[in-house]
Amino acid sequence: MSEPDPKPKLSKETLLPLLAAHVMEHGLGEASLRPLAKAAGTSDRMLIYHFGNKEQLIIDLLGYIAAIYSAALDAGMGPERAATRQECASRILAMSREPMMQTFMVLWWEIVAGSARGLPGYNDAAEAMMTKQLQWLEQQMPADDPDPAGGARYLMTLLEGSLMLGTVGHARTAREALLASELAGPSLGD
Amino acid sequence: MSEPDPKPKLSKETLLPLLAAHVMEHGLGEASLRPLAKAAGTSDRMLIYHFGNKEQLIIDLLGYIAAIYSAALDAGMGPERAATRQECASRILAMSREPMMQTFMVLWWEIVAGSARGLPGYNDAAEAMMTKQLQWLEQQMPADDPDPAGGARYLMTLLEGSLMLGTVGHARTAREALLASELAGPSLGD
DNA sequence: AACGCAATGTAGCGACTGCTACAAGAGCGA
DNA sequence: TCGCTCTTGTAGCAGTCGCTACATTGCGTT
Repeated sequence: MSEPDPKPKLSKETLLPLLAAHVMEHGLGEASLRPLAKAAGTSDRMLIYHFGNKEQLIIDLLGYIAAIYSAALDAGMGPERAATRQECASRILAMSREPMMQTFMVLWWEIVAGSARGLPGYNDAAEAMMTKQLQWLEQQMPADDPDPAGGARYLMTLLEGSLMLGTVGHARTAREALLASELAGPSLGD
Repeated sequence: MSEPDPKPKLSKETLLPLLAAHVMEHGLGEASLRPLAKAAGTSDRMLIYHFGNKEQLIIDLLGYIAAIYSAALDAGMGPERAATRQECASRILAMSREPMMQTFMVLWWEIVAGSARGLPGYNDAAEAMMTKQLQWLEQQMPADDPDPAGGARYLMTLLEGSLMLGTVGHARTAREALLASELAGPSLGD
């Protein structure tokens, strides 16, 4: 924990990472200007100055979060495809168990909720992240898979259902569902 | 739209339905005492009086919402079981397309988000609703199904993933995933 | 040096937040 | 009738919200 950068030339680009870090930890619902500003080492006054208003700030922030999510998927992409659909499922489940992804999942459901409510920016971000995840999954599918695109869609749907059930206290339900789908071996954690 | 009941003996029991109606329409995130009170025909003063504080009000409200969700599932239960897993999936998808369920889904994702964040009451409500839905699904499974419990878990996981993708703008992804799972016929809407 | 403009600090506005102090009415038992 | 408790209304408090008016700083251009 060092001092928050003395004078790093305030701008959207320098602010967004700090804002995103705060939102990852504290959530979008309780994100008000003054705490956000404090986390970024500025004042609410400057956030409004750089983003225009809070709505635009949230929109930009969601776009940024979608971008870093995409980059994280790219970084986490194994050099070679999975050998089987099971292995493919295992890979993404392994990723989702990492602490950073756990933190992200908490934020993710807020984005889904905002998207369902029609809040500006939320749906764009959610759709972009799901599109990216779908592409990622498709590239991870076995080379000899008869239908990589369809398999990726099926896999993603099942996994997203699993993740939701997991966060809601039905991890056992989700785990057994994956076992029944024959997409996961018996080595699944929760 | 008639006058909001002149003097209907204020109590938790009479308040909760009115509060729930307001929350169904406007969401949980923006639910503050004064608008809630207005929707129930009272004052914030009385909400605090009857529920103690806002946190307890939300907890009670979530419990009430879980109860009416459960009752709605019971009411929507066909008299006989489905003939096939496909039909079982079709039934629940048909239910989820009804306007009331659409409204409910928007609220549902807020509950999931709150549960992920650890807000008091949210996880209990979400878990209860998923448990109920699982029971409902299991009772709807074909009588000759080799594994009704496992099938219900699998079906629910896949359907919840579908619903999430649908609200996020990936209805096509979800639809094609269901087709690939051979759990749904070609007559699926979105 | 003088100007001009972008960036920033200070202070505050009006609206809203959850919640509370205080008092008054209503019904009820003694 | 007297008190007592339950319920309700009125008013307001301290805090936070998004946002803005105004002044100041600093730096590049002329």
